[in-house]
Amino acid sequence: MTVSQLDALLADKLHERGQRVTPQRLLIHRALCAREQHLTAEQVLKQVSPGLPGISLPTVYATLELFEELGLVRRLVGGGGALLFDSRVAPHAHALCRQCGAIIDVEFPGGWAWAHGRAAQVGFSADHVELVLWGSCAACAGDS
Amino acid sequence: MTVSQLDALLADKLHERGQRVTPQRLLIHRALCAREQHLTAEQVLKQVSPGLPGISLPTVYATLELFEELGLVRRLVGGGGALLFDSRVAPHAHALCRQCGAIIDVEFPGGWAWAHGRAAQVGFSADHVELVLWGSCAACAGDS
DNA sequence: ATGACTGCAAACTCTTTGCACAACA
DNA sequence: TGTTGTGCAAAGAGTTTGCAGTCAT
Repeated sequence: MTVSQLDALLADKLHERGQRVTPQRLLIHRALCAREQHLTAEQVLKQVSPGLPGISLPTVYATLELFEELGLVRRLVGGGGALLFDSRVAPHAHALCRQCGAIIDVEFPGGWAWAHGRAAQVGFSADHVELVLWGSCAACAGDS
Repeated sequence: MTVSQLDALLADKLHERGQRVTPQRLLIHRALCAREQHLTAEQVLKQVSPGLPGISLPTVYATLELFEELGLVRRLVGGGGALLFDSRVAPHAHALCRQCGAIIDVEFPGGWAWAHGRAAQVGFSADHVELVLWGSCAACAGDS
């Protein structure tokens, strides 16, 4: 997807909700989509700072929260309890390496239907499933 | 399991590692096992304070970290990013209600072998699987 | 007796809030 | 022009660290 397509996508979603299109929102959105990666708020700030001097951390948080409502990012809790923002909205699991802190995406082709079903059996209506695998990535397991 | 059995279990584990048996450790252990429940550090503190006046939060954290190493509790990250400590070490999923914050245990009888297998395919060696379901509990879904 | 453990206080990280100025529509 | 959004500063929650005194062994 080109940058202008990304911008248009975001602008549409914002207009739908009567919200404004600002350079901060466009740049943060681009930064998130540039690499499909798990970023902390601080990393997002660093990545957009060159193109937007003076941007502040509270704005990054506010924007990421907005994007979450728009369904553009998913928020997840990383190793140290810090928040991570993931532009991959499609369901997938995360493998966290205890040693190096790496986060690896793991696909589960079947989807989470079975998990939703099991939750429904105990009266719980799940709208989101988060699967985290703790352990050692290939590199760290090799070092041991 | 009786209280003295619990105490003996803990004392054994501590002696094995050359660590000391203190009233703080015994009481915190009892509090965790009394109800198989998910407790914050603060809740643990409140629960043991009557029997152990002057006990401090740092001690609770240190003790819970020790227990995690001993395999007596599992640590998980709750809704607000706060840590929760769970004396149920056996694998099970957690359903978190966004509205009331309730945490409900959900059993997945099949186990996580399939998840470990899938991770292994991408070179990741998982030692622990954490499955969290976000949504609404029965009570909150009814209110809506 | 000796070394580990506890309690106190303070620091630290990450996130959120309040308010005045700026800027999108 | 009227809100909405931003930036700054400060507060807030939760967790961790340093150190001196205490206690289990």
